Amino acid sequence: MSEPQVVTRFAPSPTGALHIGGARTALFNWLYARGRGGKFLLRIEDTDRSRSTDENRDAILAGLSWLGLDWDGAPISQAMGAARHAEVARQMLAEGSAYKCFATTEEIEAFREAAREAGGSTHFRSPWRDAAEADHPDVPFVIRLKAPRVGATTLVDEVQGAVTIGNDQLDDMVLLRSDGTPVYMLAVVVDDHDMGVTHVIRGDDHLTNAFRQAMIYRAMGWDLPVFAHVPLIFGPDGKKLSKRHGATGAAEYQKMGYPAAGMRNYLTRLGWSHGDAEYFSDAEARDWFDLGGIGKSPARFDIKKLENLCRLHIAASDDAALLHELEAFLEVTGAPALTQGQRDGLRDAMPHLKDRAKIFPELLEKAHFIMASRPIEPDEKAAKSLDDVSRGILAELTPQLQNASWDRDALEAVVTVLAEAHGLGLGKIAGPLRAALAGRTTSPSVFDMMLVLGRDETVARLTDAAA
RNA sequence: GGCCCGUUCGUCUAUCGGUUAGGACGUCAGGUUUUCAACCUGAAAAGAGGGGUUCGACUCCCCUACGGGCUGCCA
Repeated sequence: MSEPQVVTRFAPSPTGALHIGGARTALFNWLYARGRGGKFLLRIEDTDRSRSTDENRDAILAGLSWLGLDWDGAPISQAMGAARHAEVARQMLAEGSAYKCFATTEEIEAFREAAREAGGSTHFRSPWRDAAEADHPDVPFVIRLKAPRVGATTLVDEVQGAVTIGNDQLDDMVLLRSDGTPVYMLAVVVDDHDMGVTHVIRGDDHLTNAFRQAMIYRAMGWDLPVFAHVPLIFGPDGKKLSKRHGATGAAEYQKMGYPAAGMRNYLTRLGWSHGDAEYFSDAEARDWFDLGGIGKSPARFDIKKLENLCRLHIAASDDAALLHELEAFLEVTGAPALTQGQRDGLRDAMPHLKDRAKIFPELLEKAHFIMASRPIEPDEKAAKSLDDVSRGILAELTPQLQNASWDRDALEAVVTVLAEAHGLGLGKIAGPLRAALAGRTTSPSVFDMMLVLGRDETVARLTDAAA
């Protein structure tokens, strides 16, 4: 008998873009399921019609796709399940675990007001909890859960451990509104159950909600899923991550040019650990990820560490895959598409470009010698190394390169010999060479550029610069 | 207010009663170098505070402080 299949889910509400915290929650669920041959489902919690938009929904899906988090099946719309949610509420009503409450919002407000002043619990105690059906008035009503009022409830959370609260902390929450629509707390439970979700991994802002939800599971006789409430991500100042910390949306990082693999690695490691492992592959992450490795305290978002991981991942990426991701980056930023010549050049130069960039714009900066075409316009800094003396040396070097064998050793020999003849270090000649070839002070090694550019283009650029 | 959760270098973290409290990012100092980098070597840097329990606590318990969450006919 094998273990039952693991089913996790990510359930964002489409009231905004995919937040970095949400992205990590999705990642944890994805990692957990994928590492165990399970399923990772997506459910859009769009029951708040006034704040939910299709644009947000699409943006969230796009963000997940960017991060490489693929989900099984079609995304489920929570709003579409309203009838089923109501059905469950009615079943609870029939079975006596819920009741009709005819209290008006004014009455409830007044109750809370009084409770606050008295310093007691503000949980509404409905007078209708045990009312006989014969006494029910013919007015709109909500369906409330009949919560236990004595005793205590303990929930075992995979991250937080065993958590116990007194049942007097639980109130007779509304299940179905007076207009017949289900409330979030009901919808989540019904959907998770119907979708066969075995592990609920989500933000710890839902920890106390889990107790409310557990009441519904129990009333329906359903098995509780495994809960894992993950601490939220904070900004560098230790406050909840928000707009004033800068970018908070996953898509914003994509637009800034962070590679998805680096982001995945960073987000996985943020709040979760596997011994001293810091830098790891997706396969390792899937193998290692477990609920026990999740930390109990909120982690702060550290852009420097993200960048470091991104640099390592770019350097380790397969050239073709990297070029592919670079093109996708160009597309989301609205940059013009690559010409065939540029694509070929980038492909050839990729080994020399990728080991020095944290984000794509940096890689592109180093790739300027490919992106630009003759005549190469040196920028201000590069122009400084193209003085008359330098031009003279370049003019002298050009015919020698023209006749050199076109491999790294030969090229290096030619330049070194010339440098020595002028009593200069290689560095003194590399400056002007770089300026002539790339028009920038930042680029790959001059020899690597020559090899990628080829003899004709190299000679042409040097001739341009020497003129 | 009530209830719940959390607190190890600046940051992410290891440690699951006995360690000179380890690693990584960042920082600083040297080295190397055809630019920017990268790379190499080294350094500074931590158990919130107070009580217990124990031969021995970062680790277990209690209190305090601080941070966070929940307390809706929002999700």
